[in-house]
Amino acid sequence: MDKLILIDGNNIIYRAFFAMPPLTNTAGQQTNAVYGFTTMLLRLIEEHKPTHMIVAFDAGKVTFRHEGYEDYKGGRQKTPPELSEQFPLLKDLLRNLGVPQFEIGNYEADDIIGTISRQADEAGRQVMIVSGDKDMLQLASEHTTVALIRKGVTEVELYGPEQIREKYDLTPEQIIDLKGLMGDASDNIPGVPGVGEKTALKLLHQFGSVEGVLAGTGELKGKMKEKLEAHAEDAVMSKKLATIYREVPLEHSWEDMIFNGISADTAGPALAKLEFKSLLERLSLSAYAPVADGEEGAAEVEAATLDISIVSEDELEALNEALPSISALHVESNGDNPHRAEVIGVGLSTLERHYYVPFELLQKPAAAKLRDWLGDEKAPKSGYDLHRADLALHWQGIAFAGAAHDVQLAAYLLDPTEANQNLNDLATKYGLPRLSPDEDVFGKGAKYKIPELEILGNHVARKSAAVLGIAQKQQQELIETAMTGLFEDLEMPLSRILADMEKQGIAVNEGDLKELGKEFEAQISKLVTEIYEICGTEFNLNSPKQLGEILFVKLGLPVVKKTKTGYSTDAEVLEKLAPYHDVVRLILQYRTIAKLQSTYVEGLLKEISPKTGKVHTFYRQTIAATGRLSSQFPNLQNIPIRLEEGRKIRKVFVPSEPGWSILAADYSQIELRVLAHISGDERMKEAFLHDMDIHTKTAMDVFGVTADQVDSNMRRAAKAVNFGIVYGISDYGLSQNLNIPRKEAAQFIEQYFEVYQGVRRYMDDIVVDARKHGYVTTLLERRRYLPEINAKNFNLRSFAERTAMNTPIQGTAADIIKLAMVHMDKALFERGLKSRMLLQVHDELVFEVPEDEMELMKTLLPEVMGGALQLSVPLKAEVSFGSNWYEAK
DNA sequence: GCAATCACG
DNA sequence: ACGTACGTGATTGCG
Repeated sequence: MDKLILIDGNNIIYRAFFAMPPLTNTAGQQTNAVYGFTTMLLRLIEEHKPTHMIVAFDAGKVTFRHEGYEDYKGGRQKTPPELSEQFPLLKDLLRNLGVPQFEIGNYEADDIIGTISRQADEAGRQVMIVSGDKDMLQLASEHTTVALIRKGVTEVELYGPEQIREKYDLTPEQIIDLKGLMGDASDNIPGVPGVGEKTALKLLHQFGSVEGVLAGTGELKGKMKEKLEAHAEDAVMSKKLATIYREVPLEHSWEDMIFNGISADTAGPALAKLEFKSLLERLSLSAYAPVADGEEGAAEVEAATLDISIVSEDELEALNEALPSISALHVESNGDNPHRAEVIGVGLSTLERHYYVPFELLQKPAAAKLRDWLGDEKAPKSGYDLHRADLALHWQGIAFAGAAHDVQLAAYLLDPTEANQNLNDLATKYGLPRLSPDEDVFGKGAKYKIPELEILGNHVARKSAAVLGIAQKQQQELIETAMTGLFEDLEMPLSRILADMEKQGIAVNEGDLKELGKEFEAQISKLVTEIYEICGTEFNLNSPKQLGEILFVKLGLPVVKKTKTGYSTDAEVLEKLAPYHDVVRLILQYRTIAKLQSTYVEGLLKEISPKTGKVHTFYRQTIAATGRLSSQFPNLQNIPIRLEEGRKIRKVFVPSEPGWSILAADYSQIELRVLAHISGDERMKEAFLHDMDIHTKTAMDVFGVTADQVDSNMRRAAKAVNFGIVYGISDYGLSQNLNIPRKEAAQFIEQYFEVYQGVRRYMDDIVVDARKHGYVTTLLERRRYLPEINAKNFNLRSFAERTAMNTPIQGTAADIIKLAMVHMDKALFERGLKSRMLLQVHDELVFEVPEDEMELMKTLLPEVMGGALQLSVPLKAEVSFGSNWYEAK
């Protein structure tokens, strides 16, 4: 008996591409989609032994369907180049496997399949159609079975008219009506808005077809009736779009579809060329295998056998049983701001099996055990960016605890300059099976789109699988680099504390902030009017280009500095120009107020959560190369303080409960104290042991005067030198900062080093050290690599040298405040205090404190901060408090 | 998406 | 002779 298999080529290769990790052959050509397609094909041949077979492909870009509806398939992402490149490989391989391929101008693969299946039907031949597209179900008939692929590409579900009736209680023809009503986002078929599968099925069971439904709207009521009547045309058009065309002018005959089995002498070399060793073995063609290269083959096998299940509600019980052995997870969420993220789903991995749980399922009552496990701190979990996962889940009402190993955080410690490697980067780095890039699966930017469940689930489950392997390798590396303690006892505990602080948020008085905005607005409009009047023209004050034109061309002011693109108009330049023209002062004022308005009033207002009335920043623990935190959405580490106008912004940061106060404590001169400790400079240590004003002391030592002889200018200069020292000093930098000649700056530095010889020795030694090892470390063994320390290019090398001097100082200070945060969190917990840590600003911690804890906190906080780490000089933290952040100064 | 500017430590 | 201070993030304009 003849048996024909019709394969939807485009659909299958597309799914294979996303279901498979991105295998490449030794030539660097990606082959994963071809591999996936071929495994499926071989399985079909083995199981169904077809006598005839074709693979149908879409031809060209425009199909006749576009003529009726130009948005058809408009929502679809562009095919990634890694996939398009594999089409020729597949076509070539199919030829060598002896599988006929059809491609007909202006028709899609499903039209070809529809036409052949109609002809075969009429001739009474047995047909099987293979696709991942449910639309194909409309072609099922007495002789025609539709095999829908699921779970990657190797498993299929067979549908005849009987099975369709069981599942949907519809005939194959009614599948078209179903899609006409519900639409299909991936093909941009609109359907009727608000009608999904359930509603569509109900309507069809009642009325039989789209036409029947539209004629029968009289029997319906409410919203449903309105929607159907309003979108009647859409429904009719959608049905038309969903109908597979079965009258393609085919010139092929039955004989053109004959499949005679795979012939070794063409298939062998073709498979060998693609380096599909496991497939050669399967076909007993190993003789054709290329010279062995163990790794590639191993990766291929591993990738092919990854055991992934996309969990449905009735499979939750099995998952619950596996929970104790699950050690890795990946929470897939969207967007940059985790406080606003939507959770898409969760991948879960044991060593052997991998699961994907869609978020909708996770929310159902049936998933209670899984949610308990997620929130169980005794269930240790590895993951990527667990801090983000924690927040995203939190705002959906799901608790997260038990973070044991965050691979993103570990990767940051292992190399903080290798900015935020994603899971695919890390998998590649450790020689693990690679993942599809997120961009390929989701699209990027405005094109972000969640793919269908099969693709999504495979991708996310592969991520949790990758976490397992990565965590293992990292643990070894952390031991080798002596950072296990830093990781387990500092950074991992801190990530949970940060999440707590962010969830808590800080209250902002919205009314006061808006008031402040009005004041700024009035000042701005006054300044703008004056500036335009003086300049005699209106222009965009915010455009440095237009401003430069006015200042340097129209008003003829001297050009002080240039940027890459034109005149520089920054504050430093404007200060120098101020004596020449009155308008410059006004422009400086405008800049100040406009900055406050746009960034701090408007910017902050946008970030107030409607849910909590607070702002919830997001601290990033894996950004700064020195070990510092950074803060985003909004950045609460750069709220103005230096100028009084801006400092007022701090008044709107208030306690979130009545009767509470803001308590803040900041380290006094932490970086110079750290420098005194690590350099061991006796004179500098002396200054801190006696708790002297370090800048005055420096002025005394450098200028050789007594304390009462130090004037404000001398202190200012000394302060600048101290800053310069911390930054990795250069005479040029200091000369710029103090606005003095370079020679003079060089003299200052020389005098400084004469007195602080221990500091000079440290600066020299640390650079030598960096050259020798290629990295520098902090007191807690945090590491930063400086590959450019040996560069021939003077600039690059100098930069690396300054970094070598600065990073141990800035980084140790970061270590210390992080330690203080962990200790403080513990102290609050153990004493059962209600006070809450809210913010960290590099050397400052901000709390909100109830009245009855104030006295205690005022001593506890500086004690804990001062005692965070034992140095050869005391660490000092100064507290202050008030009814808002401004008052706590 | 980058450059310029400016807020913080 | 070389040409810059160390570490961040947000806003705006512009090609």
